[in-house]
Amino acid sequence: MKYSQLFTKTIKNVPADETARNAQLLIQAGYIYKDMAGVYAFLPLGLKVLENIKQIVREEMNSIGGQELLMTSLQNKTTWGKTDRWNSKNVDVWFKTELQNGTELGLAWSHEEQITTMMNQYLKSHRDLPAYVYQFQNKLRNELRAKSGIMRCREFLMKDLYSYSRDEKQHQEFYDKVSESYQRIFKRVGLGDSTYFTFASGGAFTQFSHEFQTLCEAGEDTIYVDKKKKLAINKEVLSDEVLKQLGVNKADLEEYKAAEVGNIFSFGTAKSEQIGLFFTDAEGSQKPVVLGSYGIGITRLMGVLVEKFADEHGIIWPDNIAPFKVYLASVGVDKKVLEAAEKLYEELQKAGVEVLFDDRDIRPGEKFADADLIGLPCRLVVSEKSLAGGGVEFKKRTSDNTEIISLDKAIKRLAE
RNA sequence: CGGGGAUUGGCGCAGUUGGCUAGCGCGCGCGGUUUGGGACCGCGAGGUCGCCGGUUCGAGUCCGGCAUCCCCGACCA
Repeated sequence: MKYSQLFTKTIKNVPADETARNAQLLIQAGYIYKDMAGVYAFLPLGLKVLENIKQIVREEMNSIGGQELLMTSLQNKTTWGKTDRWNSKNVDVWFKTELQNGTELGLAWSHEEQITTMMNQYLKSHRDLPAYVYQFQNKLRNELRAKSGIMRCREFLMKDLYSYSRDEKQHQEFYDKVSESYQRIFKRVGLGDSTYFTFASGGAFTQFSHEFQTLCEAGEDTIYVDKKKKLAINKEVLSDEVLKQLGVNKADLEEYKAAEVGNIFSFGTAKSEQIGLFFTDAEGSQKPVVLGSYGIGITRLMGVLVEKFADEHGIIWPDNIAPFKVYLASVGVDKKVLEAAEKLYEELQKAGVEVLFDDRDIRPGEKFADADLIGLPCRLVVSEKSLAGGGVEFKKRTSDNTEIISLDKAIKRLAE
């Protein structure tokens, strides 16, 4: 992509009503646009980031047997009535609307009931189980207070996976698999070292649920981390009894602020019974399906990445997440320079490297400032100076060092 | 939902005890000089001052109501 073709541009004056670091940087650099409190549009750069995150999640979900589908945002009232969760006293984040004939509808804040009701049509026999389905879907939640930029929105993108198992044993095996796949995901997006498997409150069916909490000052949760055991306990369930049960010493715990980037839940069979999701087992008797639910907040994850990886100049994307791998800038107006830059741009693309080519006729300082702000992992600069030195200047976003390397070497290095 | 703060061109802000053509910076357009860390000069476009009502000869400025945004708290499978 040539920068001159990109419709967004960076801005110097950030909207004053944004104090969250993630939103400030993302707006300033042209990744997102704020429409209302807690409602953000994702612009070309931002969408590429989301897609990169989604692709990693998708690969991991597929690798454990998940099948992707897409549910709807309009939901019928009846489905939620079965579990008494249409009632706004039980679920206070509903957006509700109605058809022109007066029929009430809900806007999807979750899809548990909807997808489980649908499964009643497909999961009839023990031969149909287990089944694992997931989606990337916008969730609409009437939060009392949106905050922290894209970390707590009224409309946000979530990956939600649902498991349907014959019995507890089959369920637990998958539950553990998801847990492992989540560890891989957070590692791949660059958060492996700061994300902890965390014990949190369970609900009606289990004592605990499990969260994946990333250490982050902008997060809303407080967790207690045992770094040796590589686990954490959410403040909401911390007690002497729980410590004893988990075999954790109070002295080994450190308190941190953290952001919940993922969670996994066991539902048991109660919801199946309410909704009427039964299967026929090998002996011919009716049994309720065992449910599990597994979420990752994709947009929140993006916000956490910005919060964690940024400096005073701008964003610093992890390699796997960046919208482009390379920021290529030409410096000066010399014809040879422009031609060399253009050629390098073409060849990098041929080699399969995603490049943002800053071909604008502006001063170098502005290009460098934008390169830092946008936060791509590598910067290449073609100038009279670099050509005289035998090639192109190479710099990593995370380092202040630059080196001049030949054009061929640059292509080779980046194509790896 | 409780408390606090805010709302003036696209963005950031100033605007005195109410006073006549509402300013500045960034950005934008045109012309020129520049070109390795957000350059400079000149000219120019762009605003019913969040909305509704009131007080007044006169309201961006005072009063009342509403809306929106931000922060703190509460809430948060």
